[in-house]
Amino acid sequence: MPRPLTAARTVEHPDVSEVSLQQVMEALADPVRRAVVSQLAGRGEDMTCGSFVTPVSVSTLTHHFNTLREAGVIRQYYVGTAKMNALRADEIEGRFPGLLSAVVAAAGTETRAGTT
Amino acid sequence: MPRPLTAARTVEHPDVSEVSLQQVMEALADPVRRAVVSQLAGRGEDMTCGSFVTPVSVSTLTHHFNTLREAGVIRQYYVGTAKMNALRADEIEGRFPGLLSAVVAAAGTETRAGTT
DNA sequence: GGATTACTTTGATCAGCGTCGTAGGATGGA
DNA sequence: TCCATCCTACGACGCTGATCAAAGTAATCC
Repeated sequence: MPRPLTAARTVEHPDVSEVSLQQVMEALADPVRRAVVSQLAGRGEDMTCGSFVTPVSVSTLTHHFNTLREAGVIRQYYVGTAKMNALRADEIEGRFPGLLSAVVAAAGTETRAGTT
Repeated sequence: MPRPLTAARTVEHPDVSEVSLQQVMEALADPVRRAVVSQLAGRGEDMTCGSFVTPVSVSTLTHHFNTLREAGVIRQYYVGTAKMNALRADEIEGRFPGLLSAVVAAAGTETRAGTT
């Protein structure tokens, strides 16, 4: 029965109104997490956990995704065996105007690597 | 000879072009340092090290000032026995547009305490 | 059902950072 | 000269957080 086509496991997310500036700043202060955010912003579409380019192990990356999710920066959902990641750009923008975009922009000017 | 009216001890400062986003983010990720920056921004004028309101000891505060200075966020100079602190707002703004102002604004919306 | 893919959890390690108290150096005033 | 004020330097300490490997769970595919 192909009823539950997808979506079995669910993921908890905070409301942006519940996240503190401290959480967001801490989340964005880590270079790996900033790389994740940058790639998400640069790509412009949701990405699976496995499709990010980072210098750390998979288990470490899971930890970073958790941190970003708990800080309200990303939204995660399952699609089959894969876990997708979406930037909560608009929501964070509403909570802390200009913050996320400034960080993404700043990261872009420093990296200047191909967002191929 | 009232020549050296002030200025005996000097302080080293990085050029903003030398500071990394990582440094700035780390500097602004600490709540005490953010409080320092907020008070500096809110006051609108340079402040002595001793005039900040924080929950930490003086020696700890010195450490935070060093971190902020090395990140290019503040500029320090001596005036007599006092050490003044100035926000390098414009310079940081040029290096990472919108970042510092967004953080200061965000901190303001959260604190909402009197910057009396 | 069994193998495969995809991510998580656990447990451990290890470095770094924030914190403090105390002692020290520098300036300014009496 | 002596003292008071300001800030810094020096250990020391505890804790958090980033990291990994290995084992575990969950969905998919053949």
